[in-house]
Amino acid sequence: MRTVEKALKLLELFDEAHPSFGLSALARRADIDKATVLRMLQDMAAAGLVEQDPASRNWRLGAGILRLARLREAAFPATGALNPILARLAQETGETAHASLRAGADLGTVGVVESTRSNRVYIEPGLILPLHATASGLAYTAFARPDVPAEVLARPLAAHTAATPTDPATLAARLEMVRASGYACADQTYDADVHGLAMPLFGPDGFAIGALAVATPATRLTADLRRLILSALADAARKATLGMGGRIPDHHRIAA
Amino acid sequence: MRTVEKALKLLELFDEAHPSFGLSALARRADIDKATVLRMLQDMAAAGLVEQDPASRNWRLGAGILRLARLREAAFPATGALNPILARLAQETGETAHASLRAGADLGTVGVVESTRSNRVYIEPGLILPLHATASGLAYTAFARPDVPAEVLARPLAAHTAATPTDPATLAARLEMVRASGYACADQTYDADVHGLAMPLFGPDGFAIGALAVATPATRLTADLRRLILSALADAARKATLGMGGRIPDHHRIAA
DNA sequence: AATGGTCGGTTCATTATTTACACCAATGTT
DNA sequence: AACATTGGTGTAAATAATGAACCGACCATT
Repeated sequence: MRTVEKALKLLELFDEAHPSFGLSALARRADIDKATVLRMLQDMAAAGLVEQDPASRNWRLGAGILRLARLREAAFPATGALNPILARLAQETGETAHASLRAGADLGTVGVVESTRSNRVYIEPGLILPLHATASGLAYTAFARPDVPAEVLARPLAAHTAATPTDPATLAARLEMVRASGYACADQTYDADVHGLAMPLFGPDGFAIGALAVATPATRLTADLRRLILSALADAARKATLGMGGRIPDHHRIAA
Repeated sequence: MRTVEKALKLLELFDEAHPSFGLSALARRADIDKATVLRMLQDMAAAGLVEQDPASRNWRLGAGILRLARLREAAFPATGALNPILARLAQETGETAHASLRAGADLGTVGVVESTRSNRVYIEPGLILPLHATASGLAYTAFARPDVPAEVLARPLAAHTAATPTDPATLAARLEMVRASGYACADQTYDADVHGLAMPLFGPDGFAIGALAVATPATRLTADLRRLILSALADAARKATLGMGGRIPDHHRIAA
């Protein structure tokens, strides 16, 4: 595998539960020799992507990322416009709302506003959403450039729960349903007990660049709540697309 | 040079004036063969650090950065606490306030609140501040772990203006002054016409991890304004350090 | 204290990856 | 229509990545 790719894959090992690693632990987890991992970390540290806590000698994500994020936002504002929309969406539906954008092979979560109810879906910051196993992933894939669904259907489709579509034909059929209805739903295909409803976010060229979604505890989703969510989601997705400078394709219709 | 390091150096070529590049342009600017640059970009795109605009085929910073930034903030909150402090600092002084954290070899700007006056200092998002040529850099370096000033003094010191200290002995003397006074000032050492006043931000171990600064047009800085800024800065820097979970060393005193 | 385990980090010969040159088709420009 | 530049590809040559062994430091047990 390409060295740069391998090095950057190390970044994916960091999540909320594992915000920092010792050298050996990281090497073990990545299944790469620790001498190699050390050199990669040092190179990434030189760019500010990671940094080493001087006391514990542990490695964590670096401040250079914040700098890059500011630059990206300045050039291509997204999260700034997204947050108030998410807040309103969460408030209107009473459920957890989140937004994600295509980043690398999958969708990366760029914004979350949680439901205020005590039984609510928690989405950890920066969670990676697989394209085939989440409502957001389906909504994005269905309306992305045509090469995206083609590539996704050719992937090995990992089963995250018993309901995850792992057969390309099944997945293709679901994508077709999403295209017909204008929204995606995923009933416990990624997390057990979580039901997701999602709609695509469009870029300037009229193809999807991400998705807006509402996640509910699976047992709570009544037909009424579903209607409420879909209506709020349609409005929010439209605003979000326009707020980011995207264009909704002329033929795009939502048939709830 | 290490491949990973070289690839990540490409990221530093992006700034507000150049938010996206064509392949050839980027290769030219980085002075690397374009075949090599292409592979690097593809690897970084797989991690979401960059992405290619499908229409123009230009490359820009990717959405994966936003995801990583969220993770970093969740694990190590910094900018969240910084922004209100910067806003107040800018309001109290009437000048542009900015915060930066060590990222790679230098300081990366992680927050800016501009002055509201018509003649004001503009700091572009994500600007990189050289350690030897800015008030923030001096404030950070003077109070960082001892190996930092040692390394900085051994660097080649680029002259950004006529006033930039390029001689290690001069720089060492200035650092000593900063240590004695508790703050750093830099009169047009980076940008002509800009005067910076800065104080260190401390990490949990009592060593500096970044800096808080106020930048004024050089002609406007009267003795009175200087006093006002230093007093507001001292308060803001203390709050910012504590807000980020840092510890101010017991012996730290500000002698304005 | 002595033991054994793990840690972060270094070294160096072997190997596999990266590199740069030439080349291609497509798209503007003059 | 000729020309230059673009993004991208394939190749042999050269360079940089690799991983096993090793080091001293640290930490529990024994």
